[in-house]
Amino acid sequence: MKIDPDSNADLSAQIAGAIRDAIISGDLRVDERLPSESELSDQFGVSRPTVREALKRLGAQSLIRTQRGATGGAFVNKLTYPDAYGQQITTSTLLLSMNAVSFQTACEARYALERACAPLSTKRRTADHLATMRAEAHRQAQPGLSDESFCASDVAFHRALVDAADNPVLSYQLAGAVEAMQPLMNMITFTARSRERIVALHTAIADAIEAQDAEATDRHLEELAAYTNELAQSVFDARAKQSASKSGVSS
Amino acid sequence: MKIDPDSNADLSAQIAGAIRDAIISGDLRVDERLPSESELSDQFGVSRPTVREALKRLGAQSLIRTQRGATGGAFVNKLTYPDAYGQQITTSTLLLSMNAVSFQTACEARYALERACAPLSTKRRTADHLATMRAEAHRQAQPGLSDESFCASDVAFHRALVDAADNPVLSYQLAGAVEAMQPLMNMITFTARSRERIVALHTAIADAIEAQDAEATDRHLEELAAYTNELAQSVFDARAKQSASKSGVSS
DNA sequence: GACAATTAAATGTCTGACAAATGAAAATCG
DNA sequence: CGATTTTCATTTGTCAGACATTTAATTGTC
Repeated sequence: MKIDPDSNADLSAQIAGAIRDAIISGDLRVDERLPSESELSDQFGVSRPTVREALKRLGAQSLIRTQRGATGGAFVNKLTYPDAYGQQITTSTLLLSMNAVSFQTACEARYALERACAPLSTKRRTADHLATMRAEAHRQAQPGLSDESFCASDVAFHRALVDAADNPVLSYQLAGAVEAMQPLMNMITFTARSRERIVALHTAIADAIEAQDAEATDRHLEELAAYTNELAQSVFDARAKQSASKSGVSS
Repeated sequence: MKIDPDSNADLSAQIAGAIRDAIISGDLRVDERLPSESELSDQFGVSRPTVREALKRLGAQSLIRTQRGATGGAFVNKLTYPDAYGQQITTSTLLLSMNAVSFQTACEARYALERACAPLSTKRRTADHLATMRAEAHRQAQPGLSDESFCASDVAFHRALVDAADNPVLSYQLAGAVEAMQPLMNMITFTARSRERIVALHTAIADAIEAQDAEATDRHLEELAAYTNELAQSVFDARAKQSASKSGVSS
């Protein structure tokens, strides 16, 4: 681990990079304790605050965890699925909100990914996953349900569908699609959508998965994607109309 | 933005969380300048080193960038696709290496995702993407190619396939699958694989995509997945045999 | 008006210190 | 001797103040 004081990068960034590389390469193993902050500052030839800044960077990426006390210190953290989900969702949310992604592009990506899951889900779905999907579809049919709750239930339905594939790596990869894109899409379409239509499609999907009919599952997911795009289009059309009439009045 | 000094969490973590929330919620917009470190330390009632640790956490997630000098400071960073790719790849690599994911699980996830892309790629592929795939397949057929270069070319081939879908969100989502899983899988299978067989499959895939034959593309990708699994199985069998014969000698 | 020197503001880094947590060792008591 | 309590050393968390470095705006000069 060598540090170049003349480099353009911050010392703390260089130190964080060196430790990160050691973790990724396996030189530092899970649950292994790093040297104390004082020792690290000696090793790298920098002050303790600088080392601390480097450690905070790594902590923010869930690469290490710290513990106070006599036997405390910084330990290489095992990156758990929930940790990875969280990062995935945060990154996806920010990426979409900061990059002016068209609705169509996001929707296409989201359903392409979910349809990749579906064949596995139809094959492996358990009673548990089916029960969750049924329960959420049922909840969505309740008349008094708030828009927020409907959206949350929508997410839960799709998460159950994805988890039914019984592949944690796939569930992780789809976390961004389901938990970041779906809410964003809901925010756009919720004014125009017909809950009955969505519940009917969700029920049809659950039926197809229960019957282990991959072809029908795919068809209904495609319908749901098409309906979502249709909704977005009508919302955008309505907005365009409104702004046109506004400018007409003002002129 | 309020901070609770009695909370269990570090002050720097609380401050980082408060600023992160402000960014995600849109209270702080892209390229907006945060108050200076001194002002932040006054606002939150903590010292400057503590504020700095919080800012380093955010910097590690590419949420802010800092600039020195008179008009410098911390700015809300626009999360670019390359940034997001990088995080995705790092997280995926660590998740796989730390969680004892079976080869089968990883391979299944990876090909499910790529096959989700393929129909879009067959529809939208440009001459550019086709040329890249052809060039990489050609490179892979060179006799003197090192294993590292073959692996890198393999990744480049699949990245071109994914990018041909012309959906940046999908490309981002698949970055982990292509750039993290593919190299890991290569590390396991490279001793046993037949380069000819892989080049033939890559060529068949490129042909199918050029012909815009989605069905054939999917079939060849499935073959590639099956062959990869087969290779891994043979490697694992050989390892098991070797360790069995070893223990037989020693007994 | 163009160019050079100065200045102010901000981050980057260091030193030294104290507080708080925590496990281990030592001391004490039954 | 065994169990409990106390002490203590170690480590992270936080603070204060200072100086170095970078950078752009300002000022001064020709």
